Amino acid sequence: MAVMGRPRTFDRDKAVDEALHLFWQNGFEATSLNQLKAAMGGGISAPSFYAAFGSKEALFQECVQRYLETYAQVTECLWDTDMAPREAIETALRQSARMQYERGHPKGCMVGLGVMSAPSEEHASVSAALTRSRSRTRKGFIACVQRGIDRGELDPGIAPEALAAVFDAFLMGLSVLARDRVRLSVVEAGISQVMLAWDSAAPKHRGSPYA
Amino acid sequence: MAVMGRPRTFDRDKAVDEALHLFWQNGFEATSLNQLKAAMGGGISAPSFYAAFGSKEALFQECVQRYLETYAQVTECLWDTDMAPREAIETALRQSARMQYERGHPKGCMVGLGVMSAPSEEHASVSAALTRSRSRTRKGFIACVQRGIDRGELDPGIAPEALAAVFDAFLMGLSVLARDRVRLSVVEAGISQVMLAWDSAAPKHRGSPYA
DNA sequence: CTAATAATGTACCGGTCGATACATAAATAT
DNA sequence: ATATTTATGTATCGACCGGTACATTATTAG
Repeated sequence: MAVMGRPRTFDRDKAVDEALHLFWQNGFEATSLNQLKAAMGGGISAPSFYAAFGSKEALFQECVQRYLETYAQVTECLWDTDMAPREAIETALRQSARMQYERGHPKGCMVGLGVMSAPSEEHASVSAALTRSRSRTRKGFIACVQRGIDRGELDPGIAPEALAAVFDAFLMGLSVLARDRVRLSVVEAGISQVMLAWDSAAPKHRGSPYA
Repeated sequence: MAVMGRPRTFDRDKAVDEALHLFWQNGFEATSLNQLKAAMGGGISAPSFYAAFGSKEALFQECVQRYLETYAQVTECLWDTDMAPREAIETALRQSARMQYERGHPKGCMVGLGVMSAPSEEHASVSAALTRSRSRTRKGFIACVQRGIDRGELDPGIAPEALAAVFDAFLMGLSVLARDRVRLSVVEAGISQVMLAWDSAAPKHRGSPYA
């Protein structure tokens, strides 16, 4: 049943998507109210905007939330313990790369690119959710490496955060490559190459004379 | 001999450095004239600013130029053909990582973080120099991998851009890790790990029974 | 019907943005 | 000493920033 009051003349859900695209493309500060209003259902007024979203920052948080629930799910496999850890990492990288290059939305990853959305410490609240997401993905890489060690696929002598940092930094860097129009095929071939860092961290052969 | 006219009351050279720090920290758009003016020699007026630098964008370009001539030199070893290509890449990564974590200036790499300084295609001129620098470093990585192949250190079957993309994306991602306060020691251990991707791309053993 | 609720359109708020006009002050050139 | 050159201080420009006041319109609740 519909609620009381005059009905909205634009699709709020679609409006959030359009706002998400603008924030994704330009960042929080560089996206203006006028841009946001103009992009929503062919243009809405300021009061309509504030009635629907409260404030620019509240809308941004809503967009981040939506991003995390949709596009950012590509890296959720890092937490899937049913998947072999090496496969989880490679899958996360490949799915993220494909997502970042998809047509129909800005290139790159909003979570990674958002590192510049909170310049000073004061405005840290703006991008706190993005920072938290990066931290979580970072822990996901570490957990996969730890699982690899526990399963005997990786040398127990390596530091989990070190190998995880390879995939973490590589993934964060993909956004820059995507924005710079490095071809997806190159990035995908790069993923195959970076996975060799995992393979090189395998334990020494049993009975190796120098182990 | 000094030039004619009333002398400047602030050190223009130091002012560029202070502006560089602000742009590095906040990006082009998020750095305001008031911030820049306030940071220069204890505060200067708007006319003094424009007399000295012309415009905000002109100052930004000057800051980028200075960054490229100083901090960004850490990756110049990629073009040093007297250095073994693997060593050149590892040196570039280690020097850049140390630079990005140095105290006394913002964390991360201005060239990498600047990818968000030009949201739309219209303002591309603002960050064109940064984009060109990334493109140049990218070519440097490719050139090193190509040299590795030519020297027989790498399997000639690999695509140079693919392995180069590993180091390229890794380097670009370091800025995010630095901003996220991932410890330098972790990043440095990560560099050792990512270099294993190079080692894994070595040619098959001569006379290998399965080659 | 009337009351209550909620979104809309018009017009506008104070603040900050980057940038400038204009007169004045401090140096050099002759 | 005077002219020239350049930077300074004060005061301000129009444009845009995020955000609102207020009356109006469209819907539901009773």
